[in-house]
Amino acid sequence: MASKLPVSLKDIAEAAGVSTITVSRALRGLPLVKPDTRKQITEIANRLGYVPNQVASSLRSRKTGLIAVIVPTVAGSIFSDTVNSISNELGKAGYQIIIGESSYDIDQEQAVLEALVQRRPDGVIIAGVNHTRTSRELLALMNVPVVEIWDMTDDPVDSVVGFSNRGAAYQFTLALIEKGYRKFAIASGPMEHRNRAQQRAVGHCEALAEKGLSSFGSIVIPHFMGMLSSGETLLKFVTDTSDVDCLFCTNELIAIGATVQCRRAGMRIPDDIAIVGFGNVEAALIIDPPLTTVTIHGAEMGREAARIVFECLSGKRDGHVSIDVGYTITWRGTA
Amino acid sequence: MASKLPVSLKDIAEAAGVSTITVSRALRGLPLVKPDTRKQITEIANRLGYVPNQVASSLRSRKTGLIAVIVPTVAGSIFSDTVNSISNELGKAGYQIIIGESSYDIDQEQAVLEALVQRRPDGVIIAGVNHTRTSRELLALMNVPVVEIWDMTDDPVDSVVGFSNRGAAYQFTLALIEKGYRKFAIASGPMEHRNRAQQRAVGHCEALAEKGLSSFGSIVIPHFMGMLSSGETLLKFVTDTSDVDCLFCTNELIAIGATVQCRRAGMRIPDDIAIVGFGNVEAALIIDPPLTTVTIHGAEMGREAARIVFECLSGKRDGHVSIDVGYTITWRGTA
DNA sequence: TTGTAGGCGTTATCAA
DNA sequence: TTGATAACGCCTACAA
Repeated sequence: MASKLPVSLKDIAEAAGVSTITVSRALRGLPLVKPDTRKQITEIANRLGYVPNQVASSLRSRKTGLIAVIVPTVAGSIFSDTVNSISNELGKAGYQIIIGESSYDIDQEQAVLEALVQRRPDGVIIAGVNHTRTSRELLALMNVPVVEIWDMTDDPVDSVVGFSNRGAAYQFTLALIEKGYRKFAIASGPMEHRNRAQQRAVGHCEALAEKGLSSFGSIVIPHFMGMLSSGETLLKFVTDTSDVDCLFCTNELIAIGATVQCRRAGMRIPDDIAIVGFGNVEAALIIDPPLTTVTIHGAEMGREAARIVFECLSGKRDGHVSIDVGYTITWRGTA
Repeated sequence: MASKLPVSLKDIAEAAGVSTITVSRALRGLPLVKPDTRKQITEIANRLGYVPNQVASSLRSRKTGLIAVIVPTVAGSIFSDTVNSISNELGKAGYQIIIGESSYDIDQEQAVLEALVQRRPDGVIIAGVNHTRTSRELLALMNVPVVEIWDMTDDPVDSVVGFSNRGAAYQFTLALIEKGYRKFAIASGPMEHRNRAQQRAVGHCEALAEKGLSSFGSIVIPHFMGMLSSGETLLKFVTDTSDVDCLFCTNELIAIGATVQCRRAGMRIPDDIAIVGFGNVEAALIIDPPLTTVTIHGAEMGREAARIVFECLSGKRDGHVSIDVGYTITWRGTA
């Protein structure tokens, strides 16, 4: 608070000739204040330009009105639906979110979490179910509602709202095989211990194996590479890998990039090569042909997670909720 | 703080046999603590799982480490570069941002500001230069660095980092006329008193007038309409408006939508109609043809604004800075 | 319906 | 180099 707003409850109390607690009650709309008193107090508060100090309030009441939200990245459109719906949903209830970025790394996630915890959020919503031991301990120690999102697990910290990344990739791959594709290559973001990219790759491979197929190739695209440059890389990859008939991308951005670059290189999609994504972002609709993909219900996950946090905080619920929001295979033009 | 983390400075002080203030100093890395003492304290703090309470610290020190950022919307890609670069830049210095959405409305902006001020941010970065009287008063009252971004003004609240929306539209229009276009129609977001859409429209019309041209039509697209649906509306608009050779869009999303839908309807771009945008977002690069537009330096504005806030807070500077980051006309395929 | 007393956990200030 | 004291602004608990 470099911001020294000069008017406090005490000033209003003095001006109104009542005690600070009466002012506090009046301004918070508690029912035990005489209407006249309240009216007078409200007037004085407005006249003096009073702005409540939520920092002091938070310290005393042990309620910050802050919900920590941790996602891999806020750049790009992947998690923005989720974050927006959390923000909108919790905003209605008077909560504010503070965002941390894990940069797809559980140690970074831990560092971000440690920083956010210092602000004593009333709840935590965190993408992913794989965390460091310290992170899990910290989450438990905080004693606030925690909701993990964007994946499922049998061993949640508290509540979880997600979908099976592995299952989605598995079913999607089966559906693609059903459609006639046989020669798959996979393009993925970096895979680490049980992260979502890995789970998707696993599901994809399981489906291939089940149908007696094997992969024609695989390539990893680093995080934070732009759509177009990953597309160039993938164009080269599919050109160099003979005979692929379907490029299975475990994330939407690289699928879009690949589609754009392959088309610009003169390939016919899906005839020369099919390309599929995973996630469904708005940009998938503006390319030609529009992208066949798995729609992930990011906004819904955010909304449900926010609802759970809110209901736990208002005592309507006890945590330990698991919700599988599923996924939807969305056929468009690229496969 | 539903989050009752059980260990406080006092607990550590007792375990270490020193006073709380010594613990405080040790943990903050202040230079007046004996290395031995510090080492012992650090050890105990780790062992007990101490997490500093920034709420208490903020109350006492009058520093929250929070910077309020207010933008029209965080959905969509328009302001995300700006917000990200603010966040990254301030993050380096240990600040955290809290975001508010004005929804393109100065009364809503005021409401959001009033809510954010209660958290006593150490600084404010706010998109736009047109605010309610109350908002301006509040910003002044807070006595923290304030940076307005995304536009220029002669009468900033404190500092301003932006560019001339009017000037950009004016120059861009002149350049388009130079290129041979004569029959312009304009598509814009809602225009209100001196907002950016209006300034852009004004600049566009000034250029037309200067060259003795007049507009062939205009249409307003409401906020928050998706790219594709605004594109449909615009396709109908240009089909119904005879003879237009260039659709001047004052925002990028509607330009992209229009390009996609016109092309899907079989129009040749730019031969049948040229379409230009304003802003330059990543999606402008993946459509065909890629969009000719004005590149706005959103990340740079964010970076500079963050730098100013930081420098003011560290006493290196006094506020009252004006920076014009300019804009760049980016020729691609649609005009 | 209103008030008194005290404390939330930390840090500024002054003293030793 | 360390400590005692008080205060930041508000709200909980209890009392009247």
